[in-house]
Order: sequence, then structure tokens, then C-alpha cells
Amino acid sequence: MKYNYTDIEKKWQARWEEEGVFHASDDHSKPKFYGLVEFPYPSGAGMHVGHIKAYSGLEVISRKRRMEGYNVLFPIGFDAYGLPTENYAIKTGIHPRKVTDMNIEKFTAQLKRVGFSFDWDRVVDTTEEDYYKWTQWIFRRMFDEGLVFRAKTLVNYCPHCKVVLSNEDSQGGKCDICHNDIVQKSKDVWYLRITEYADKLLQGLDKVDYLPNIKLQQENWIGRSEGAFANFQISGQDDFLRIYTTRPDTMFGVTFMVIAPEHPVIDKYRDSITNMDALEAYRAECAKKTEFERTQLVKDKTGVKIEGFSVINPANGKEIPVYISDYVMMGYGTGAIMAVPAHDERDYDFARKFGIDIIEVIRGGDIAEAAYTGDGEMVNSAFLDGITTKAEAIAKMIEFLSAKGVGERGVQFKMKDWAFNRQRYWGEPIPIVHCPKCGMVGVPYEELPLRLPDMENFAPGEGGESPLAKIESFVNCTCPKCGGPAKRETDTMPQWAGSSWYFLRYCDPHNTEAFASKEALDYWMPVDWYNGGMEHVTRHLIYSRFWHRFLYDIGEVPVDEPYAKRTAQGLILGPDGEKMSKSKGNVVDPNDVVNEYGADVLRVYILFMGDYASAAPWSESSMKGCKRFLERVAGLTDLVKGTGETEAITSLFHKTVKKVTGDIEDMKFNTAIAAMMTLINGIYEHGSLTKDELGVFVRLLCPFAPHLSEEMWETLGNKTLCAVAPWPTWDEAKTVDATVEIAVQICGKLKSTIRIAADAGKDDALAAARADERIAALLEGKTIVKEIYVPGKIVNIVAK
RNA sequence: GCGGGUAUGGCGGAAUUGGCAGACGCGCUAGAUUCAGGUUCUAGUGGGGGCAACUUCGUGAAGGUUCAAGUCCUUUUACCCGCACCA
Repeated sequence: MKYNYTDIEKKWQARWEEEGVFHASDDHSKPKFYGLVEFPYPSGAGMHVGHIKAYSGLEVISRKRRMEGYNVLFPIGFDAYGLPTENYAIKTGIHPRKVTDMNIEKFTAQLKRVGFSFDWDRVVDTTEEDYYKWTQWIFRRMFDEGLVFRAKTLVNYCPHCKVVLSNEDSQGGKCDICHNDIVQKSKDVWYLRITEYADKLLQGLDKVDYLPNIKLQQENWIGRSEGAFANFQISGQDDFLRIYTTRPDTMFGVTFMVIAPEHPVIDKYRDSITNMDALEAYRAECAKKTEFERTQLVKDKTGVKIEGFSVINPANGKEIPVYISDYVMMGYGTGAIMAVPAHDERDYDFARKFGIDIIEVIRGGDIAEAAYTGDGEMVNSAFLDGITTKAEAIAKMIEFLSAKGVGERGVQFKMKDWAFNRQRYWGEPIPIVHCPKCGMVGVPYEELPLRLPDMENFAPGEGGESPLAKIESFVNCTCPKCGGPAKRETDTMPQWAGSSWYFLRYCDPHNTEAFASKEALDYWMPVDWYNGGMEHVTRHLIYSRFWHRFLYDIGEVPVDEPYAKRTAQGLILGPDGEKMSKSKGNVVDPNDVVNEYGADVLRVYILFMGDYASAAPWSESSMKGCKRFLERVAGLTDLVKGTGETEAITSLFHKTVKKVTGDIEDMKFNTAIAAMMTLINGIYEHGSLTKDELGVFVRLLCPFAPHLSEEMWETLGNKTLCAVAPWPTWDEAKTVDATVEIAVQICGKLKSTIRIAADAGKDDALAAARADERIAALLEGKTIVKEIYVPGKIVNIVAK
């Protein structure tokens, strides 16, 4: 058979659609498999080969599951709200609705051309009213449960995009959207209280099957630490400053305190502080720094001593000075620290620069040279002296603080509350009304969706206000509670809102009464296997686990963790080994590949190029090898003779079926394909195969190269689709050879190989080895010291 | 700085519990087919030495454990990723 990919790809894509084979069934009596891939953001640039790789893994697994008889849900949709679309719309004057529709159409066509087995009846688009109605609904429920709040604090602000960003969106001090520097700005914004779920998100990781590095990254991001809170009395006041520390054991070494520049205690005692001018100047200086500058100046500590203000160390009653410095942040702990220069590097640097005393309380280092952070015997610490373990010293100190009523054990998280808003047009309107009498009031559930109004000029305001604020008919409304005049919230939700629950909608995408029916959720959830990019581990993956856990807590979903298993694919690099980017001009367009080589070659190549989880550079010539492989596969139809099994290659078939079946489960697609290539080589060498054997091979190949497989399946006389044909099985007995070739070593060096029965005993194996001519010659005149036989592997004779 | 990972031919990459290093593919060499290019087929292909059978070295580097190490232990170098003044 000749391999004419252009014709067969069109033909089978049409057949699949006609027969609806990839539609998840509503028959809930069958075992289910829910495979999920991260739905794309439909950008104007179109699809990238990286998208293809991201979807190919679960595509193969989902196709295999269907052949194994599962009811498979393998959905796709579009995460379409967001800044790139809006920015493009502003630039071109085309409305974002239209831009989105055009891009979705483009993406859909591209995905279909690759032959992905998505269920196209369940497509979701986060910007459609019947979808974002439920995004708003979940937000409203969070508002009711007290998880939504507004606060004026320092926020991450991107001056370029003119939006407030969450901590997750400003990692490394750069805006996640435009990669420009972020500044800190004091602003009144919306937050979701994700920190309330920090512990649940952490504990939930124990029972899910995520790749270890994914779990670890989430654990680090959540950043739980155990320590103590302690109150330091303010000199001459019946008031105290509260600190958090993970090292209460070092409290006798405290020689000063540092508080964040924005700490409210400064304003509270502004009258008794004698150098307010200097403090204000320092504060202004800090506010000007970008996040990037702040982290770059790590080594060089700055700060100002607060004059006319001091606190008392509760451990020893000594009076100590207080400084403000931007190395202490308001957003973590209490915004104040006890400084122990002898045993903390940052405090050490600061003490050195400002000439503050350094008191050693743990032996083991040289505090004249550097801070010592290791373990050792406690000294200069009154009742702690002589203790040698950190845990014991910490416990004693906490006991002491508790007894005095000035401190207790405490836990802190690095994760911060989720700044949940965008001062932009293309997003879900926040369903809240501001009433001068009632305060913040939720838009009634029956009024959802709160529609995003149509508007002409949706450019963001210079002062960082949302474009929606310009529409008076939208802003002015009546309070749902008292009926009086009120104003609508004009911020929209951030990009991550819609994707925080989309996997639930797929279970029942056309439901008008609920985001999904209880029955559908009971059956389909949790997602059995979720694959996506590493870049989402501390963003989307955390956010969606949070939303889902919230829905579980209020009884809306049946399971607490949404994803039973999570894996990640590696990047596809450009042919130059660099990350693909438009500016480097090394981007490969999947359309070009499909045109030139066909969808099956593209699919096989992407999975064959290397370990699925690792990054690998694109190589056009390697792809030719995959094309050659599929051409040789097509050529198998000319070698078919008779039915049944061919003795000579039977074992190879059974081994291959076993290998491919196992490798797919481990996402070792590259070795699965290699095994099929080995089989093909064996068949060509042998010169023929039977019809039944070809049937086995075609089904094995089907998840990888489905178009060619369907075509060959049909030429074998099958009337039904290969996509739902039963997955091949193997006979374990036939994967084991009767005789095996094993290595014979003398003193650990390979000298010969012998063929013996697979179940040969030690004596037989050694006799066979000694009988080998070369071995016999080498052993001539030597004394055998030791003989080792590992069945099926090796014989090693140690001789002198 | 902290946490995690990687290192194997000319290239991408394979190697259950330690057991024949380099599967599979690319590339390359020679030959056949072809008017030619391409395609396809056959043989070969880690380095050094040898006409050859063979021999010797070889998994970032240096040590070690073992009959046997890519794999285990110690030390070390380079690169990649994540977080980053988290008290």
C-alpha cells in the first residue's frame, strides 16, 4: 500500500466526526477515564508545535483507553479571556469578541487537522455567557463565605499592562504577561483568601499522584514554616510589637528589632518618634524601587533607626533599638522581626553595617567572621545554657514565653492572598455592587450572568481604572439589598478565573441549571490524568485546586482533590536548541509540518524525539526517519500471507505488544515507538506476516498514527473503526524465549557469549561456559576462585 | 543564598533489582538501483592499535565499594529549572 497521507487524513477525520466515536457517552455504567489537557489560550499567533506535544501524550493514552473499553472523556476548550486578545483588539480596532471568535476558529481547524480525538460536542469557551455565568456564580459563593475581601495594601502593579497582578503573576519581579518590571503600589483591590486554604492545599498533595517535582514546587510555593510569635513590649507604653520567628531558641541573642517600612506602628507613635523626617524619606525611597531592584540589592542592607522608640526583649528584659528596613516585608509574618545577628546572615550584615552588638548564643561558628546558622551548645542564654539540640531549646523558649503570656507557637505560609482583579475590559465582570448604605453587596444569583457590556473604546485608563468605569449605564444601578442608588464594581476578574473550574464544566457542558449536574460530577470526577506545562504549577494548578476544594467544602463537588494524577511535558526547542520564540525566528508551525509530512508523521515525531518530560530540540531530518517508518508500515500490506501466526516472529510480536502497552502508561512514548520500529525491522527481515499479525500491529500503532492505522485496518477487511477496536493483548509465555544468549566474563571482562536454555541451572550454565572454546583456552592452567551465574544475564568466572 | 534536576558516540536519545553500554532514529561511509538529483535496498559505523582472529580504552572529573558500576558511596565541575532579604 502506498502512503498517501493527504487523502487518508481527510477521509478518516470525516469518518470520525460522522460516527461521533470520540464523544463521551452518558452511559454511566461503564468504567470511565477522564483525561485532561490544559485548554489553550486562543492567541492570534495560532498553534505552536508545543501545543501539539502538550496534547499528544494524553491523546495516545485516551485513544488506548477507548480501545480498552473505557468510556473516555477527553475534552478541549478555550481559555479566551485575557490581555493579549484585548491588546490586539486595541491595536487593530477589532472588537475582542470578534478576535476571540476568529482565533478559536483557527485553533479548532488546526487541532482537527492533527486528528486529536477530542470530544468536540463538549467544547467550552470561558468568554461565553453560559460559561462565565458560573464563574461569577462561584465567585459569589466565595463572597458569601467570606473568602472575598477588599483591602488597600501594597500590590504588584505592572505599569505597562496597567493592571494589578497577583503574587503568582509576578514571580521574579516581572509581569507574567509582558515581562516588564513590576512596581509596588498602594491600591485598594480585591483578594481571594487562598491563604485560608494553605494547609488544605498542602495536605491534599499527600493523596494525589503528581510528579515529585510538581508536588515539591507547590510545597515550596505554599511555604509552610513552624515557629513562634512573641510580643516585645514597647518601652514606656502598655503596648507591644509582635514578631514571628522560626528560631525562638536564639532569643537571648536579640540585639535589635527590624520592622517593615510600612509598618503601622510608626504612625501610631509618630508623636514620640523624633526622626519622622528621616523615616518618611526612607519610606519614599523604598516605594520607588521596583521589585527587581529590591531583590538585586540583597547584599547591601539599608535602613534607618527609629529614634525615641525602643522595645524590651521578653527573654532577658533588655531594651533594644528598632530599625526600619526593606529587608523586612509587611506581607510576611507580622512585618516585624527580632534580629539575631550572631545566627542569621541578614541580621549579621545589617548589624555590621550599623555597628550593632553581636552576641553569640550557639557555639560552633566564629561570629567575628560570619553568622553561624548551624547547631551547637547554647550559651549566654540563662535557662537554655547547655542545651545542645535546637528542638529542645525551641520547646523550652516557647514554654517560657507562654508561661509569661507573651508568646506562643505559630505557623506561617509564604503563599499570599490572591490579588483577584484586572483593571481591564476583556474579563468576567465582578458581580458586586457598592452601596453607600449597605456597603458591598453581591449581585443576586438570579441576575447572573452579569453581562460584560459592549463598548467601543475599551483602552485602559491612565490612572489604573477599569474601562468599564466609563459606562454610566453599567456603573449606576440600584442596591439589591436596600433598593437605593448604588455603583457597580468595574474591575474584571483575572485571566485565571475561567480556568479554575473548566474541568467541572466538561462533565456536563450544556447544563443550564447548574455548572454541572451532581450525577455527571459523581461519575466523571476526579480527573484521572491531567497533563500540562510546568509553568502552571504555581499558578493555574494551585488556583484550580483552591476553587475546587472550596466547592467541595460547600458540598458542590463530590471529591476534595480535582486531579488524581498530574504529569508535565517538556518544551520543544528550536532547531538551534534555544527556546522557540518569534523574536529568534525559530518557531515551527505545525501547519507547515502537516502539509509537508502529514499529521501522523508530526504526531509520531513529536513523541519519538525524546523523553516526553524533557526538553528536546526540533530536528527536521529526524522527522524524515519517522516518515520512512510510516511508509514502511504502509508497505506491510504487501507482505501479508495467510492467517494465524508466523512462528519466527511470534515472540517478537508478543514482546512488542507488552512493551508498547507498558510504555504508554509510563509516558515512554519514544521507546514504545522504537519497539514498533524494531518489530517492523524484524518483519521485513523475515519477509512476511499474517493478516492477523498485521491487525495487531495496526491497532498498536493506532494511538500514535491513527489515520494510517484506520486506512490499513480497513484494507484488512474491517468494517468498524480501528479507533474502537480492542487493544491487543499478549501471551506472557510467548514473550519468554526458550533459549537465551548470555555473556561469559572472566574476572568481570566480557570474553564470549553462549546460548543456553532460559531455565538452565547454575551447573549447566557453568558447564556450557567452560565448554566454550575461547573460555576453555583462557582458563587453561588457571585456578578458579569464584563462579557467578545470574540466570538469563551473565556468567562470571574469577580465575587466577 | 535555598530547593530540585541533568551530564552517555558526530546528533536526538536507550539501558528492571548493579549483570554483554550505545536499543531505536538521524547523520556518515561503501556498494546496488536510477540518465541525474531524490527515493529505495544491502553492508558498515564509540575511540586507539592490528591484514586479521583479536586487543585496549571508554557513560562530565577524581577517588571508593563489588566477581561485576552509566547505575551504589564520597568529593568535585559545568549547565538547566524553580523560589528568592519568607525572619
